Amino acid sequence: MISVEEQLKSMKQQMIAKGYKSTVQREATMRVLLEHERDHMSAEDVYMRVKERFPEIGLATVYRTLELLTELHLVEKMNFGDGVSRFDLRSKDREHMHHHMICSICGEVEEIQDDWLIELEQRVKREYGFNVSDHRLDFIGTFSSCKHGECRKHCETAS
Amino acid sequence: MISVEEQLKSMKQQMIAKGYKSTVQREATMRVLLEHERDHMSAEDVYMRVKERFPEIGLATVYRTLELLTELHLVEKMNFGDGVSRFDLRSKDREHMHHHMICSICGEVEEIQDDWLIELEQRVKREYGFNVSDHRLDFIGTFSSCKHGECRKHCETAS
DNA sequence: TTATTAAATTATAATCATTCTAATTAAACG
DNA sequence: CGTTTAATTAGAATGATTATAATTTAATAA
Repeated sequence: MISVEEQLKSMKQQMIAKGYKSTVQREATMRVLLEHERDHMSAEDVYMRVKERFPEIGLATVYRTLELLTELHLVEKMNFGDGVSRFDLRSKDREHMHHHMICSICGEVEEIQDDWLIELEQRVKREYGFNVSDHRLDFIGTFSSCKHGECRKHCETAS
Repeated sequence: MISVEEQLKSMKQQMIAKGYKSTVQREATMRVLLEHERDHMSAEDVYMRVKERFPEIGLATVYRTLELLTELHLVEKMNFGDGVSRFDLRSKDREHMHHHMICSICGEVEEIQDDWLIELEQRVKREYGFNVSDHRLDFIGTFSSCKHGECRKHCETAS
C-alpha cells in the first residue's frame, strides 16, 4: 500500500519525464482518481468531483487530462456500452489485472481482482501469432438473487 | 450452413412472433448483416450498405432496426473503444462464442471462433455468485510483425 | 528573480454518434 | 378493402467528446 501522496508524486514524475507539465488542474484530477480508485467514473463524474475543490476547472481540461493519463498508462479507459467512457486508476499493484462483472439489471459494475487470462494470452500467441499487450474481460449477468454488495441497492430500486 | 434466405426467414419469424412487423427496410438491413456476418460494421457502415440498394432509407431506421435486432439477440452490439458501436449477426452456430483480437496499430479486428470462457464462467458463479448470461473478451496487441491477414494492409499504410 | 518560450487552460463553438418528434406511410388482420 | 397500430421519414435535438483562439502558467535559463 503506497500513500496517496507518494502515488501522486510518482505520477507527476512520469508526466514530467515524458515532457508534460505538472499543473494544479492535473494534480487535482489525479487526486480525485486516487480517491476513487475503482469507481469506474465517467469524465463527467470526474469533472464534478474535481470541480468541488477546484471550481474554475473546465470540462475540456478534465477530458485532456484523462486522455493524457490514459496515454501514459496511468489510467484505464473503459467502455461498458452505455455511451460514456469510464476511467480508473491503474496503480502498480493491479496493472490491468482485473475483470468486470456487469449487472444487466442495474448496470452496477464489480471487479474481479485477479488475472485469469495468462494462459489464454499464451494460447493467442501460439495459435494466432498475436502478441497481447492488454485485454478486456467483462461478464454480463446478475448476482444470485441480486443481493450481492453494491448491486443490491440499485437493483431493488431499479425494477 | 444455412442459406441466407432461410436465415432471413427465421429472423423475420422471430420478429413477428414478438409482435414486431416485418418491413422492407428491416429486411434490407438484415440482408446486409447476413452478407457481412463478421465485419464489425458501425451503424453508419450498415446504413451506407443498405442505402446502395434501398436509397430512401433513413439513418434513424437503421439505428432502430439494429436496436431491435440486438433486443431480439439476433445481432450483437459491440464496442471497441473508438466511439462507435459495432454490430454483427449472431447466427445459431456461433452464439456469442467468439472473442476479438484488436490490432493496436491499425485497429483491425479479428475473431477467435471459439468459446474459451466456459470454465471461467463457472468460476465466476462459484466464487462471486454471479450468473453469467454473456461475456466480452478482447485482446489488444499486434500480430507478429503485423503480417497476419487483413491486418497487414492497414498497418503498412498506418505508420 | 525575472524573461522567455512553449505548453496548458479557459470558454465556447463545433463535431460526431445517436435519439427524439411530428407528420406520413405501410403492415397486419379481420 | 378498411381499420388500426406500428414503422418510416426528415429533420431537429441531445449528449459526449473534441477543436479553436485567446489568455495564462510552468519550466528553464539568463
